[in-house]
Amino acid sequence: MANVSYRDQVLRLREDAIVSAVNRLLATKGYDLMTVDEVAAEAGLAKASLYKHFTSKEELAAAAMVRVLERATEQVDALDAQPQRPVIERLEAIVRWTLEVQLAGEMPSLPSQNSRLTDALRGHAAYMERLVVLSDKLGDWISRAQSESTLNPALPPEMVLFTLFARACDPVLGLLKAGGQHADQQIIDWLVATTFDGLGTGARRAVAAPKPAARSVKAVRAR
Amino acid sequence: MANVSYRDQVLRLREDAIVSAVNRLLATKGYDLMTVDEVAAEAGLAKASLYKHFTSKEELAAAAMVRVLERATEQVDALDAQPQRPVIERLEAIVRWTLEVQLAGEMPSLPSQNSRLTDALRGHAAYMERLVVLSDKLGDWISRAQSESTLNPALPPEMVLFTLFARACDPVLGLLKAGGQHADQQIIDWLVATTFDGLGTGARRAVAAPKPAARSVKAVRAR
DNA sequence: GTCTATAAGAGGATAGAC
DNA sequence: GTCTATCCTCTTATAGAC
Repeated sequence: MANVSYRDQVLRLREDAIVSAVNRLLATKGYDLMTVDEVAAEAGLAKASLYKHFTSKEELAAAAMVRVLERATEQVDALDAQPQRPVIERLEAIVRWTLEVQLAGEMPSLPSQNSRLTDALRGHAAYMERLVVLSDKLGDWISRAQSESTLNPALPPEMVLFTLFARACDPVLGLLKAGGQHADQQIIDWLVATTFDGLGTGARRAVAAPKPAARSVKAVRAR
Repeated sequence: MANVSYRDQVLRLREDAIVSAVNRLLATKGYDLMTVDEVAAEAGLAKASLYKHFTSKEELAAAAMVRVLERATEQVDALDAQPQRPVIERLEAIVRWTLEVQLAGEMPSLPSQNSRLTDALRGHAAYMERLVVLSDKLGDWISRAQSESTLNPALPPEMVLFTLFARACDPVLGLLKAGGQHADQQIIDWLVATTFDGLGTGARRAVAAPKPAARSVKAVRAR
């Protein structure tokens, strides 16, 4: 039995190295420019061996996304262990975490346009399950923040959710970092601030404010 | 002479059809998934003929970006013809315009990751010139809005500029539209509102507010 | 300048030995 | 499960006739 466990452990390590390589390549080059040859080279094994672990390039991408979704969920759970902390601060902390991951070059981002990949992911059970779990947890925070009006209650909750996901790969961070004029932490502070407060100063407030949008964020499943 | 002018006109029409095809394909599939074969098919000419007009796939992308930059600049100039209108409203109107273009499936977006393409564009004189012209005009609005505090003066102006560019291809619009739950105009209103006012309600205000950042937006040239 | 045909090469995936 | 070698399709770009 110890033998089996050992083999399993080696297997885990191998696959973890592969997923790490995919993660880094997705973060830097993106899905379309990432080649399976590169993944194999970086993970230190032959391409044919890699295909014994993951049956396609899409599977590789899905594995990397599953891992980052799990890590995000861990972060959410850790923040939920501090129930005295205001919900809006937890949302802020999650955005901050995603930006730090992105700044470290470890946020895998998928092209929202590649329909082949999108379809594959929609049919990927493990990926979809993690996505729903995380979305539900964040959706809970969002509706609580909206009911106490620390988040704008006029926005549909799924829009807030989409925006949080989108900011995790916002190109603004990369552009500011490439400018080389500002400290990393300063950049993150600004991005968090604009996510929740916008570019303006509040002088504009009282724009369109339609019905309170009571629907749950679980509508994501329908997509 | 009339003959030459006619030939020129035919040429212009041909190339305009090509650029329109590129524009639409960049908006839907993105650069990496767009193939030159598709462009040729959609524009209604043979691929080899297309290469007589544009010498590479990168040139095609640059041409589409040049056109959208010129159109954006036209919008800015049109808004500048109404000097009584507050600067912040003009910025809002430009964001609204970019979202409408995106909603119509006509906003060409380039992957911010493809370094080959990025390098080609940086070395593309016509593209860079248009980018600088538009950036300067927007930069003017931005600093004016900041000095009258309708835009947050604590943000570096180039961050505001980057954010405007980024929102023009924000995936949130596509996600909301795919949901099918909201009217197009409603979606745009929400996106404009969150761009300038954020997701929050202002209860968070008074975050980090460092030095006023007096540098001009012209620093973009340095990239 | 337009076409058909093709070169040249990248990249996803597999065969088959060990 | 790991490797080397190979298949095969797709894609950018060009040759060369008209």
